[in-house]
Amino acid sequence: MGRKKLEIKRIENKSSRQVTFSKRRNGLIEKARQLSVLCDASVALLVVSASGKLYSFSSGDNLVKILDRYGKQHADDLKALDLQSKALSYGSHHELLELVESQLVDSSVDNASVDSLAQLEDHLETALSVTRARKTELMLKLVDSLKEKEKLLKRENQVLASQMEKNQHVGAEADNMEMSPGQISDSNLPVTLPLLN
Amino acid sequence: MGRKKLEIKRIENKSSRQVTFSKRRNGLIEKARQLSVLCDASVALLVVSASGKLYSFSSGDNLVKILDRYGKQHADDLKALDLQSKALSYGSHHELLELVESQLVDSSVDNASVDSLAQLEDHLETALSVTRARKTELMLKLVDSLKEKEKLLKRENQVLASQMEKNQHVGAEADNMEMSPGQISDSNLPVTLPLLN
DNA sequence: AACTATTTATAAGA
DNA sequence: TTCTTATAAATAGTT
Repeated sequence: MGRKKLEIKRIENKSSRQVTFSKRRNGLIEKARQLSVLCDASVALLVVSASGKLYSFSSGDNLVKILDRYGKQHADDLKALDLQSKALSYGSHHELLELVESQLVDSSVDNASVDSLAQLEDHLETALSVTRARKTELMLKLVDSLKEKEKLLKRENQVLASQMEKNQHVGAEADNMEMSPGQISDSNLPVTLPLLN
Repeated sequence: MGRKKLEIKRIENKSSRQVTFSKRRNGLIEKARQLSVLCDASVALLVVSASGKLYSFSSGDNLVKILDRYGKQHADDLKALDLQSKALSYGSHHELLELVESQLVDSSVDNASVDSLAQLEDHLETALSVTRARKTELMLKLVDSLKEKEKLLKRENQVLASQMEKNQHVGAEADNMEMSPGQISDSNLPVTLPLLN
């Protein structure tokens, strides 16, 4: 949309690249603003020039909130993925770790290119994320099972206590009547109790 | 750039707002792509529609990695926060997160140098590590306390069971002898038991 | 999803 | 940089 049609590839001339950057950056930010206003959308835009200067726009001055949503969606995706491959995930996790390990060996054997190191970095980060997610998942499960145990034990206590009270009222004259704790359990406790051992 | 000049304010008609969103969003993303190619710049763009769908563009990997880290850090923080209600203090960790958040906002408001972005990256990584460590610490504490509870409850159960057995042996003829569960606890159970309620 | 009349963005020049 | 202007591109309303 200028005097000539411009091919979309890196502008080699430094000063015209700088001029174009300045113009298009402003245009892009204005477009981002318009979109957010017209369509009631949240928009976050970050532009870093080749020289390292950062320019940005965010609707409603709440970039942090947009990032929050971004992060949450990402987290949800990971959770969904994790659940979806529940049965397979141990395998794929293991495979991922093996892949990373073999890449690690490779990268220390020969001179690794920047690209292959970047790829390794990605795989390492994936492995790290998956491992962390699994750790958290297992700990949460452990916590849940412990809470469940606690609930069952409390119930068992209540049953025992009320049973004692009842016995006290009845007044068991049978001094000779033997009964093991196991038998007590059999007749008076919830069926869930065996799970506690 | 259409049949009529459009005022930049929220489009009230829902369906034309949706259509405009779709068109302009694509346009914006294409412009972002062009800027990054033409001028060798890093560009990250996040658009969240009013209905919550997320669209994004990013050149290269660096910005996205920063955003990813931010998102993951925040997710971990939320989980840790959830555990906080069951556990203890948070002090300096919270301050670190606030520092990072304010730096993040600053860096998107005005022009940030590469150096200051590198500093922000360091702080983000520190916050991430500290958050993860705290999460794990809190979960392990929670697991320990639950196991402790379990132990105490099992002991209480044993005491109750043996008490019942004893009653059975003694053969309490005193039908009129009243004793509440509370009194039973007072005389027979460990002093730690009140913690269980 | 296409079309097209217009508006808008911007490349080149100053 | 900033302004100007010819022209390319985007897009609002329509079909």
